[in-house]
Amino acid sequence: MNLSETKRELILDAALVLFVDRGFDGTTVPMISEKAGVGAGTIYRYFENKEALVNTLFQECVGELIETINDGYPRTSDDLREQFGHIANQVIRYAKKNLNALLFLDSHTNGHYLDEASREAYMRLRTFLCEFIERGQKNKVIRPLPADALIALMDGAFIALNKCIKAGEIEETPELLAGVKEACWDAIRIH
Amino acid sequence: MNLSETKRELILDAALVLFVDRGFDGTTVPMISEKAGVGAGTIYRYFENKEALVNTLFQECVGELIETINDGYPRTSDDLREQFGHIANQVIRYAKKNLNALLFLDSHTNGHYLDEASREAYMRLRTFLCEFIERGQKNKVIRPLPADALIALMDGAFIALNKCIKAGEIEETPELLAGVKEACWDAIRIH
Amino acid sequence: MNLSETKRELILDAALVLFVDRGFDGTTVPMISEKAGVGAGTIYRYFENKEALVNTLFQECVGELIETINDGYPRTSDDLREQFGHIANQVIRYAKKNLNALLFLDSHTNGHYLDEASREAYMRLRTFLCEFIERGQKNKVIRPLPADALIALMDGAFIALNKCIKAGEIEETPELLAGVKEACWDAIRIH
Amino acid sequence: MNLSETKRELILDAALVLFVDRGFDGTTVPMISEKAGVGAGTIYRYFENKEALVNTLFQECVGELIETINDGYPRTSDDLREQFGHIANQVIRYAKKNLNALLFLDSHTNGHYLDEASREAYMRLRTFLCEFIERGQKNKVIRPLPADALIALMDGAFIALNKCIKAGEIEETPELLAGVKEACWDAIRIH
DNA sequence: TATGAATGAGCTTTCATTCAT
DNA sequence: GATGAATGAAAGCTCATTCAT
Repeated sequence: MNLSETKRELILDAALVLFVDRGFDGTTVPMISEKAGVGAGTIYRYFENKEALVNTLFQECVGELIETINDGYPRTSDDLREQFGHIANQVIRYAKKNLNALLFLDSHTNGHYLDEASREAYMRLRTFLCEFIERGQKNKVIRPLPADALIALMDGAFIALNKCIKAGEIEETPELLAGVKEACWDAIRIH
Repeated sequence: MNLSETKRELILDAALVLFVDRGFDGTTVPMISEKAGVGAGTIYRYFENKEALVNTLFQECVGELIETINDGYPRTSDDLREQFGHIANQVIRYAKKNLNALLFLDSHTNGHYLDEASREAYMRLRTFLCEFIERGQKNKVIRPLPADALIALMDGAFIALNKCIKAGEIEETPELLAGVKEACWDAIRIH
Repeated sequence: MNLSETKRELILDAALVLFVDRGFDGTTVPMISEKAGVGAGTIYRYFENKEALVNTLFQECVGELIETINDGYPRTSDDLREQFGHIANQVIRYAKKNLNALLFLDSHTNGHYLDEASREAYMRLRTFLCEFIERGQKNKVIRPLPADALIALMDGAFIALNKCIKAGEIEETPELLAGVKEACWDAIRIH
Repeated sequence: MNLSETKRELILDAALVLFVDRGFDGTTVPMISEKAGVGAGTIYRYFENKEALVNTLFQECVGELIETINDGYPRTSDDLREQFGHIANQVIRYAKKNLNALLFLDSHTNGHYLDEASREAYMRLRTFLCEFIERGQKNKVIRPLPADALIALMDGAFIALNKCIKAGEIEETPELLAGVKEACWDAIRIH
């Protein structure tokens, strides 16, 4: 890893935290440069402008999340419960590694500054999850509700859980994670 | 109907839509004044500044939601299922009347521009829901998970559902609403 | 005196006080209307705009001061000491009646908002005083210094004296006034 | 010479001239930036806001005037005439170097925008002059009039004299300066 | 006649972006 | 490559002025 790769990372990391805390429009370039410990002008050596920065960040976060979920995904299995478990485990793993990335994705999916590539990247993630939902619905395992609603339901639970963990309000234990996973599964499956 | 009351409403309505679409920092005062069909200066006759506007909006939305939920709430009942049903029905009713208000609340609860009064108003809503959750947990009816996570789970489902309805992707039917309600209940209750 | 004459006076009186305290540019029309106890729009029934108001005020103040000084002025006398005494007495009388008017004149003579008529009115006052000075210089009674400097010298003394009296720092007594008059006279005369 | 020091000076110099000509409230930031030959935003790199600019300017001008007067002041002398002569000479020297600074101080001492530090700085100057006056009054050399009035008297003379010189109406000669000094002295001393 | 709600031009200020160093 | 001083477009906001009542 060379030095400027490091600088690029510093900028992305600083931006991520600030975007989560204050949103894209509430974050100024000087804020990012200060938190990153680089000059304001340096940001423009790595990103064309502020919008390019947020889009790069978004696409990298989505890409990494998709990769994480895909990693070891039991594609051939027809046990939806098992597939669900894998997805949940990997999302938890992703959050553990970079919680802010998950929060960033959650809160920036509708940003007016997202470009086509970002929207497409996000679509790939969404499509993946929708396909899972629809397969389950075809198999009469998952409720016949809008996929968006079911995804949001799971999403909301994981995000909130992780916020609690981040805020130190609750302790992360295997039982807790298992409980949330079960709650989500109970929410979307047919009883 | 008082005319200036109307103008105040025009501003609040325009701001609500824009805040939902673009966030507080991404919305400019000229945008609001144009959408409201009033002069930019007029906004400052009704609100001290942009922050006061967003806080007024937030507090009014929270207040109305709390009022809606409280309206006819079966307080004395010890049937948690019935109480849950009431809350869900009233949130759905609120969303039907003013979906943007619900989306606005959902996306602005952590804004760096919210003042003490707004945070307190939101706390009242949250406390109400937490008490419901905790009562259920004491009675071994609701899962022993962090209340925040369970609330977010329900929240996420309703918000996403309503977004789908708004976008015209799905049709709002009694069956659909019943399904989401059941999904939420299944997510939080002990099986 | 009819009612609207009264309103016009209320506006001029309020403006006078505010212009003295905060200057022309530091005084807003709403400030004037509030202090005058009239609606903001009413001001525009009596004065074309804010500049017309300050110019009217200026011209009326200058006019009244000139009138006061001229009243009983020993024009034919060749006793400069007596003429000086008369001028000083009348300025004191004017200040006693309307101190703010004197302070207003003193602090607004170079305003960028003064129109031709105001400048001319002020010129008449200045010319009058200059002629007095020059007559005294011709008679070798008054020092051969620039008239402006001598006038400013007297001016400064009277203004400051009156500010002290206004602020309640000192008491206005015949001895005090006599003292200031004498000091001024000693400043400008040849010893 | 430090370049940014230069830019700061450019801004202060431009502001000084405009404040003298049009007052604080009559001077806009774009006016200052244009006269200074810098961008409007640049002003805010050196001064927190317009008020901070005028206060910095005020305090620097007062400080320099106090320093000038103190420079070589015959503190131990009990010859009041000599001390007066020194003060007068130094004020003349100060005015010669930067007439606008003197005019600025004269016209901005009561500004509603002055902060505590500015008022204190001005108080130091005023206290110094008052002490001189009071010493003279104790020694029965200076008239028993309010110090403010006597100071204003001298002030007015010097300011007006310098305005005349600036306007080119009169020529600055040793005789002229000596005359004004003598006039002032005659005004405040007991005969 | 008197009003004050409404306006928009223009103010103060911020901040994404550039560029000389 | 890296910087941060400098910029000016555009933000938030004020206020002289108008006009329907």
